[in-house]
Amino acid sequence: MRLIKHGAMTIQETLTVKVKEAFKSIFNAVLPSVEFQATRKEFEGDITVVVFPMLRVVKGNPVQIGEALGEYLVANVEEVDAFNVVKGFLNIVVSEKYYLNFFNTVKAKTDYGFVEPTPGADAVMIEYSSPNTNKPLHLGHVRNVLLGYSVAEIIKASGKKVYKTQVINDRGIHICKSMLAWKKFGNDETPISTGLKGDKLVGNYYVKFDQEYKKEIKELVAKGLTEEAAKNEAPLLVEAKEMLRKWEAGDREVMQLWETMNQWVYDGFEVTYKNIGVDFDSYYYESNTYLLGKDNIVEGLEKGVFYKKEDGSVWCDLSDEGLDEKLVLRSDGTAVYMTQDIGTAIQRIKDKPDVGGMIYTVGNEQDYHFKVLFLILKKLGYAWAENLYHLSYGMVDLPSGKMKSREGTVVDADDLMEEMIVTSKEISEELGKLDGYNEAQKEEVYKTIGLGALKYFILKVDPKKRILFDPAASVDFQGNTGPFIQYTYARIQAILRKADFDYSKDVTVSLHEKEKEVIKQLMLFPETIQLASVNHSPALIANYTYDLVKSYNSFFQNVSIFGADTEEEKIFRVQLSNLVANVIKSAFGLLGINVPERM
RNA sequence: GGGCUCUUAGCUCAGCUGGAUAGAGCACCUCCCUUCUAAGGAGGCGGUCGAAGGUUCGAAUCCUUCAGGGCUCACCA
Repeated sequence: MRLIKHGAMTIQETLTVKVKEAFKSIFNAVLPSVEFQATRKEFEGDITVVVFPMLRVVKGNPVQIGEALGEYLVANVEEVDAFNVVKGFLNIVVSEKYYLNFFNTVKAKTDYGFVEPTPGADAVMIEYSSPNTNKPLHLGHVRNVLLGYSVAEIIKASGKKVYKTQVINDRGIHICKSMLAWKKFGNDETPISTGLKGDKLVGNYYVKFDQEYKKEIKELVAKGLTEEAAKNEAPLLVEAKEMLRKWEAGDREVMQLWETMNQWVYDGFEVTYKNIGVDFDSYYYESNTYLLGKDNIVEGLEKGVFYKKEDGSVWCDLSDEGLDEKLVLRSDGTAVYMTQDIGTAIQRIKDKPDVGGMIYTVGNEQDYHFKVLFLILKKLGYAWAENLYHLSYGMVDLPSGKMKSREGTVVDADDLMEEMIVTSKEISEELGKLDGYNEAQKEEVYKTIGLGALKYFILKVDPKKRILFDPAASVDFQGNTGPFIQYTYARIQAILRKADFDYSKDVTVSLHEKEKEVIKQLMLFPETIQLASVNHSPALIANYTYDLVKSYNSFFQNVSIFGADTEEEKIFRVQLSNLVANVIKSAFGLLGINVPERM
């Protein structure tokens, strides 16, 4: 159960000390720990002490023990007003003053819940996106990028310095395929001549290559070759391989084409990233890093971490860890994927010496790879290797099954965002609440809502679970969704616009049940950030925000803010609304979601 | 076959260190817009938490076995 917690000394911590003290004085026994949970709604009280575990220390009737502890707490703890015992649960009623004190200390903070970075503390490097430069970004990248960006923001909010980076897969046979297809069939098309986004243009030629390649295979098979042989001998593939060799040899013409086409792709990606709202502090290009790691292999050999087989290949034996042996260098001395990742990790620490840990946002199909990579880095003896985390996430599946780029069953990131924006526009226009806005302002709101829906939809789900994404049914705008939460924010803004009086002063009011619920929920925000940070889970933030909004709406719908009984109450309700809005804004900021002033 | 992982209401998902009668939204049914934005609120319907054992005062949660889905076990990246 989540607990009420804020500031230096929380009610929970206070109670822990006092319950132990009570235990000592009543039973003359030492209680090692106290278990808490939030009191269930159907019982009176705010926080509950579970008596059962105490039976291990002192034998007796849990109800009687609870009663005795309760009486002690009411008599000796200022914040405890009353108590009741149900079975083995000691429900404690916390004083209103405690809630009001809390509220008054945080109500004006716009950075409530955020922790200032500690100077000199280790930074975290987080890698996400990491696309290939032969095709546009798709739905899978969207999940990756949203997760990576959000986790970076969450860690930042929890008090650590963060570097956002990505590895760009800019070399290899797949790139050569696009290049070759463009060269052969492209008629010198450019993004400017076609009006296409650069990544789209290049992606089209990747598809084109595959089509032509398949044609060639068919012809060869018709001539009597086996399927296998045809795949290997098709002229296009042979030529693509030749192109890769030329690239590796630094052939000027090939390099020039490569640079040109990659630049088109980068320009296209930038547009997409900007629309999604994510950014990076640094970029690693595989064309620069693919030769890294070989030195580290030599070093590992000397340390005895690796061993060489007769054919010259180098391996790491992980059988002690319950895994197989893993190749780290080919017999011809060339690097494999693992070699490169070892080298890149080490390089990053050289580039940013204050980094004490790294997070890799990569799909769960690479779980094994990262397990092995982290183990090897530990074996090599790097201190930071203890703080590596694979932010592994499940696939995004479509109702039709898996996305396959070559079969054209991918959901394009740009198209998807556009669709979401169009949908939000339709709904918005129907509701007609943006009448005072000009076209540009309206478009901005549609974008905020459409992207909010998409981002929230993806981020509210536990990263490690697969997501079934139905583009036809699209994403909801009602219930546990981004727009629902944005809507609450927008409504509060309407209240704040109307509240043209000074509502900054502290007031003393008697809390209504619903208001207390909202305050309790607000108290959980700092803890939720910390929890989300250690669990690398934006879903915790998303679901927290939803709970907050639910409890606020329940309050909001049942009371009139400006029609409150007293002036003090009116002020308090505006203050409460204001803080809720601030927390929504902060929380959504951690998810990379904007909030609209109106919608 | 080995390893990892997932399975909670018709659908999409919460459920944090084991705790009280397992929670939301969508869908379906009832109500609530002359009051600060109804993209909202109040309520109803709906679950033997994949199955079976075990540990425990107490299990959706921990352990074992099994079933079903996914991923992975390349001198590919």
